[in-house]
Amino acid sequence: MPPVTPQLTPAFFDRPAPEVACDLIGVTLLVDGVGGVLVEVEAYDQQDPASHSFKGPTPRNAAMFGPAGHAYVYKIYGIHWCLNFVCQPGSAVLIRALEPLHGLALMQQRRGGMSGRQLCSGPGKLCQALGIDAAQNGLPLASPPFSLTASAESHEIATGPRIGITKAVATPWRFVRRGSPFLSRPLS
DNA sequence: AGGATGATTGCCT
DNA sequence: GGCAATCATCCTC
Repeated sequence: MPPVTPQLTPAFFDRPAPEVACDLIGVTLLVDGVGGVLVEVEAYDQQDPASHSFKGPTPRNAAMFGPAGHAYVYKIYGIHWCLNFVCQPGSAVLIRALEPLHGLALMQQRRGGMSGRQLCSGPGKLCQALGIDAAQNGLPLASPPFSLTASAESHEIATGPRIGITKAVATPWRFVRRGSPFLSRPLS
């Protein structure tokens, strides 16, 4: 019998980032067993002025030009880590929020005692809760510590403008699970 | 070599 | 709602 929740393969990610982003909603992400169901992601590609890859490869964004299905992790504002899944060359999906389901106690501890929707409702919070930092940059998503499994359940997906950018602000490449209380912000 | 900036968060008013 | 924190990265001189 095939597994009910198949592990995502590199081929899943070797597609345009917006397609991958849409299909990632509802996927379960675990890092060393800690995580939950993705409810908010954003797509970025090389033709996109808001993307780190827009001006071509640099030391920081090197992973975005590496193989699909690997992690791109960077630090923002000198404080917070952000996790991306690399798709076709120069493109990636930013993981912005998930519904915490596994390893709640450890997430709460890492998040300074916060709980519930405060655990993973934003890219920086999510990385803190899941223990993501530079050590995961460039690692393949198909092997430990990562686990990515598709869900059999369907749900309604909504799109809107991306958060926190100053260029290409109208591009509707934010994908969320409609009605989820675990989003970083309501859909505007 | 120097300066502006950022795919954020949390605290303060 | 407004803004400081905090520093690696990248662009410009």
